[in-house]
Amino acid sequence: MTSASQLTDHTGYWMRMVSNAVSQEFARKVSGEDVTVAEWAFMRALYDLEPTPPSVLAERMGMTKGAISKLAERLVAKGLVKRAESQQDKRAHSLSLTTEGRAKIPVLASLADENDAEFFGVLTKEEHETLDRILRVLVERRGLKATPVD
Amino acid sequence: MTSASQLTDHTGYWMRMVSNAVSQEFARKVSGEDVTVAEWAFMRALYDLEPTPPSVLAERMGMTKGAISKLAERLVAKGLVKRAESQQDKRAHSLSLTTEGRAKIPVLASLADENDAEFFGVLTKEEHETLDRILRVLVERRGLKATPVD
DNA sequence: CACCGCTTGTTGACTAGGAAACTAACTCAA
DNA sequence: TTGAGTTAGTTTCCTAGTCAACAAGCGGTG
Repeated sequence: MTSASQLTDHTGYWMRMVSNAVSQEFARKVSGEDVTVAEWAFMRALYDLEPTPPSVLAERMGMTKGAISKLAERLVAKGLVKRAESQQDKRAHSLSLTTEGRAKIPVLASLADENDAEFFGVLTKEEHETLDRILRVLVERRGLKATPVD
Repeated sequence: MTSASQLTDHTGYWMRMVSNAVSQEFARKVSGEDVTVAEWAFMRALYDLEPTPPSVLAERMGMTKGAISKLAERLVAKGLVKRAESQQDKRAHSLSLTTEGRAKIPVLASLADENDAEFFGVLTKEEHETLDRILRVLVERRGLKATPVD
C-alpha cells in the first residue's frame, strides 16, 4: 500500500464537489431576487413552521444559534421576516415571514425548481430518483437533523 | 398552484445537507492532524500534480486564485508545502509537497477512508456504489472542473 | 524598442458562519 | 423569596472564502 487512496475514491469528495456546484449555480439564480441561498433556506423553513423560535430553526437548518441570530437579523433588515415577543417568556421570541417575505416564496421556489431541473437534468429520470432516494436514506439513517415536515 | 414546491423536494437541498454533514465529520477527524478539510484537498491534489502552479490547483479545486494563494501560504507556513520560482516566467512559481507534507498524505488518506466508510456505512454496498456512480456521472456530464487524474 | 494588453499571483475589503463568552430571564428547591 | 442552575438569544472574535484592485512581468505589434 504505497499508493495513497485516491482523494477521488471518496464519496465525500464527490458530494462536496457536486454540492458546491449546485449551490453556486443556485446562488447565481437567486441573487437577482436579492436573496442568498442561506436566506432562501431560512425563509423556506420558516414557511412551514411559522411562527417559530430561532432555536427550532437552528436545529432544523443544522446551524448554530449564533448564525441563525445573524441570518434572522439580515432578513428582518430586508423586511422579509418579522419578530414577535413572546408573552410567556421574555427571553424568547418567534419569527414569521412578512407579507413581502411570503410573497417571495413561490418566486424563489420556482427558481429552485428550475435550478434542480437544470442541474440534475443530465441524469436520467431514474438516476435522479435514485439519487434522491439515497440522499434521503442517508439523512434518515444518520439522523441528520433537518428532517422535513412530513 | 397555491402551495410552494417543497424545499425538501429539491435534490440540491439534500445534497447540501449531506455534504455539510460529511465535511463536518471529516473536519473533526483531521483536526487532530492540525489540518483542515481544504488543506487536505489541496495537499491531495498537489500529490498528483506536483510540481504545479497555483493557477492549476485553483482550477482543479474550483476555488478562486485568491483563496488558493492564501491556502498555499498557510500550508507553506506549516511546512507542508514549498514554492519554487519559475525560471522562464518570473511572475510564476510552482508548488510541491515538502517531505513532511508528503508523509502526512497516507495518514490523512486513511482518515478519509475511515470517514467515508463510517458515514456511508449506513448504506448497503449497492446503494453506496450507486451513489458514487451517479455523482461521478454528474461531475462528468456537467463538466465540473475538479476532474481527477485518471 | 517602446508601449499596450494580457496573465500570474497577492492583497485588502467584505461576507458568512462557528465557538464561546455573555446577558437576561426563567425554574425550582430550600 | 432568593439564590443556583439552566435556557434563549446576542455578541465578539476568529477562520475561510469571494471579489475586485493591484503590481509585476510577459509578449506581440507599430
